[in-house]
Amino acid sequence: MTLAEKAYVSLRKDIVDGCFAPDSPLRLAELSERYRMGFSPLREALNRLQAERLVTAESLRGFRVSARSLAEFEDALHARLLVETEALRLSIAQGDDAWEASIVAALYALRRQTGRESSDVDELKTRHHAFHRALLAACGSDWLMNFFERLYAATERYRIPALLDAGPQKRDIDAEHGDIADAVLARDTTRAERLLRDHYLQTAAMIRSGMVESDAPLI
Amino acid sequence: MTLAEKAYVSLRKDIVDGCFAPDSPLRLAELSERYRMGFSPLREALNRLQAERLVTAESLRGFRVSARSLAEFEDALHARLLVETEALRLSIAQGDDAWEASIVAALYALRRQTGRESSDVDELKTRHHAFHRALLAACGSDWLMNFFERLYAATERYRIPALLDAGPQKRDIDAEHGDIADAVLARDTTRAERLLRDHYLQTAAMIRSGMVESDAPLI
DNA sequence: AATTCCAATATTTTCGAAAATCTTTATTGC
DNA sequence: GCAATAAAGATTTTCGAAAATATTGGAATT
Repeated sequence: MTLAEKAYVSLRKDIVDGCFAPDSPLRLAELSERYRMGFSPLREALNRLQAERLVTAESLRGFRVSARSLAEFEDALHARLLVETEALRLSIAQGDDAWEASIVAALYALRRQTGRESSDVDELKTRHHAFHRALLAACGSDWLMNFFERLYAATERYRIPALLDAGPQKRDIDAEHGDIADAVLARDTTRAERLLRDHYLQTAAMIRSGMVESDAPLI
Repeated sequence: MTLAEKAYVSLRKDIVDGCFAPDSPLRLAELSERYRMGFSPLREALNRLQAERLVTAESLRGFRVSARSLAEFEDALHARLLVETEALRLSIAQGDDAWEASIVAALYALRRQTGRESSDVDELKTRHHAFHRALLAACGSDWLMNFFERLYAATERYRIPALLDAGPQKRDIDAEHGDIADAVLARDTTRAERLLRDHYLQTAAMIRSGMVESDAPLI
C-alpha cells in the first residue's frame, strides 16, 4: 500500500470515528506530524475524501472535517433508505447460495462480537458493516454498492457518538439483525424491506434524541 | 482557482467528452505536458476523479480512464432512474415559484441552443445538463443531487458518442423536454416520472443500439 | 526455443524547499 | 479610540528532484 492509500484509510477512519471535531480545520503540518508522512500523500487522501463528502475544501484555505447537522443526517438517512431498499430488493431477487451463506456467516460473526464482554469496538463496527453489506452484496450494481458505502460512512459519524452516549440499550439489536436475515433468506422482499427500514428508523430515532450539538472530538 | 482545481475541471471534461480512450493509462508526464502543470495538482485531481469513478488507480501503476461497458452503462442508468425519480418526486412536492421559473428559463435556454444552426456542442451539453438539474433542484437533498451529478457524468460518457454517431434524430427531443417540464409545472408527479423515465429509456435504447465497442478517443 | 536473470529505462510516488496566499499583529494617520 | 495599512508569521499550494517501484529488452542458461 502506498503512503497516500494509508493516509486515506487512516484519515477516513479517524473522521468517521470522530477523532477530529466536525468542521475543524485539517492542517497539513498537524496531519504530517500525526501520520508521519509528507504533505503530498496527505493532500491526495484529502482530495479523495472531499469527493466523498467527508471533508470540505476551500481554495487556498485548505481542508476541514465536514460539519455535522441534523439536517444532513436526515438527508443521508433518507438517501440510504432509498438506495438500500432497492439494493436489497435486487439482492433478494438475484442472490445465490453463496450469497445466503455469506449472510449467515456475517450474522454469526457479528453476534459473536456483540456477545463478548471485552468489546473491541473497532471489530464490532467492522462486523456490523460487513453484515449490512452482505445483505446487499448480490444486488449486482456497483453504483448502488458505492452509494451504500458512502452513505454508511456518512451516517456512521452520527451513530457512533449516539452509541457511546446511549448506555444500556432498550433495543435487542441482535434480534433485529436476526429478523432481517430471516426475512432475506426466506426471500420475503416486503418483510425484509420493512424490517430493514424499521431498523434504520430506530437507530435514527436514537440518534435524533441523543444528538449532541457539541462538535467536540470523541477520541 | 488553484491549479489542482483547474486540473480537476479539465480532466473531468476531457474524460467525459471522450478525449482519452477508455481504459487507457493517464501518464503524468503526458498530462503534465498537456495541461502545463506539475505532477502534484494533477495527482490531486486524479484522486478526486478516482473517488468519482471516472478514473481507476492501482498502486504504483498509476491511473487509467475508467473502462466503458454495456453492463456499467445499464447499471448507471438504473441507479439514475432510482435517484432521479425520487429527487423529481421531492422536487415537485417542495418546489416554489422560483424553482418553477428556473425550469422555464432552463428549457428556454436549451431550446434556443438546439435551434441554432452553428451548434456549439459544449454549450448545448451545458444547457441540457442545466435543464435536467433544474428539474431536481428543489428536492432539498444534497446527497441525491450529488448522486445525480455523478451519474450524469457517468452516463454522459456513453451519450455523447451515440449522439455524434446517430446523425439525424427520429426523436423530437425538444418536445420530450417540453412535455416533462409541462408535467412538472402541473405538479403531476406520476406523469412527470413516467415521461422522465421514458426520456432516459429512449436515450438508453439509442446508446445500446449504437454502442461502439471501439474505445478510441473521440476528439 | 523457452525460461530465468539482470541491467537499463520508464513511471509512479514521495519529499523538502520555494512560491503564493491568507491571517494576525503592529503601526500609522485621522 | 478607530479604521486603514503594512509588516510578520502561518498555511496552503506548487515545483523539481530523489527515491521506490514497475517494465522492457537482452544475455545467459537449460
